[in-house]
Amino acid sequence: MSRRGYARRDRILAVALQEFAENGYRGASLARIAERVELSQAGLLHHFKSKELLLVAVLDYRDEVDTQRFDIEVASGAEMLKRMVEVVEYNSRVPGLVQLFSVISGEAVTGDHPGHEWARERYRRLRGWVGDALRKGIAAGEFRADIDTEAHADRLIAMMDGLQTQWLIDPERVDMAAVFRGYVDDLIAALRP
Amino acid sequence: MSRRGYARRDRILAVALQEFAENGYRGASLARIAERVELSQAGLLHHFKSKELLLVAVLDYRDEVDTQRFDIEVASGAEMLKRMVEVVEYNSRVPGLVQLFSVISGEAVTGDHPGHEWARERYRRLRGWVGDALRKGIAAGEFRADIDTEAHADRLIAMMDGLQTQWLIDPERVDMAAVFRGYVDDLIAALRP
DNA sequence: TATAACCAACCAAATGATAGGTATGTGTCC
DNA sequence: GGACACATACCTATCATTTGGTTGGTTATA
Repeated sequence: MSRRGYARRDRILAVALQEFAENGYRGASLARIAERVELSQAGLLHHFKSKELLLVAVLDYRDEVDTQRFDIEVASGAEMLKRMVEVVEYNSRVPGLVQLFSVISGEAVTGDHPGHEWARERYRRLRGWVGDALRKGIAAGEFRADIDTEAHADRLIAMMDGLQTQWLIDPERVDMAAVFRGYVDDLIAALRP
Repeated sequence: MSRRGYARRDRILAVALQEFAENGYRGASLARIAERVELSQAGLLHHFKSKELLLVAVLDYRDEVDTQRFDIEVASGAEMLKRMVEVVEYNSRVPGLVQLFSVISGEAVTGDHPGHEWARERYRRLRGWVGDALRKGIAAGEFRADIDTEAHADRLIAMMDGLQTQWLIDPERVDMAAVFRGYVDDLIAALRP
């Protein structure tokens, strides 16, 4: 792949991200993406062989960036929780990105959706990370030993996602970051030994 | 409208519900719905003038049924919370219905989606109900008076929605009902005066 | 007699994808 | 450096299919 090719791919990914976020997988159109990249639709398909592959490429790309930003290797359980709050606060400043995951996750509950498997693996990974951090917190004596770490991991992720949906649909009425922060604060207090 | 007409409309609503749940608004096709109702596509559009109107009709219809089942007029705050747990338990037995709301809510974060306004109003209504019940609980002395009822309402709804998404995407790994029950149990304990 | 309940035929627009072409580099051997 | 080979990066044109929606009619029902 040439230097120019890489640049194009990046540009395509950026535009496709917006398009998928705004219209979902089904609602997005290759022609419109191509137009915004100043490329013919066939030219676009030269870089990504199909719409499905393009979506997966976008998701993987975003996942990678976010994973780096999230910086999974945290020292302790409480630190992870605070990191999650920071993520939500950051997200409340970039609606576009949040929308991508919300829209695709919503669509992907359908079995035959190209993002289905991706979403499943992503949730498993997230639950793993959060659960591990909580267990680390127990080991460090930060948290009580009798808590259900897996259930708490499920809840933290569900809370993030659920608040995102409400916030995207009605931004003026829902202060996603503040409400999530409240949840985490209460949780930290409740988990203290 | 004739007797036969009413029956048809009901049948259309039922089939359209499944189709929208399985494919979302954008993914659903009037032709396929019509086929399953054993009707021509033009015949279908005789009953509902457009796809958009059909979606709204389905949503309103389901909303009405669910609202009756949910039985909003509860006596107290704790009772409402327990009622919510029952709803989640019921939902975990009817994936199709849950999927409708998840898929449409996901799609509806997009501003121009025909379900956008519907989703916004629905969330406002839900938040109102749950918030009212919590305030009723305070008035009755069930709950502490210093709690943030609106934030708790947001969280309860977010938790329901978020768990639903995870459960729909990975049913074997997520016990939606149990995890939600755990949340509510902890909450009731935390809210006690 | 009027209205509701259909249907066949049709429409323009958009969809993702393919075929087959032409430039434009890019690397390799002399 | 120059010549050749080859892959990359596109393009136009075309494809079959599907989309939601309309028109104009016929049949049944109230």
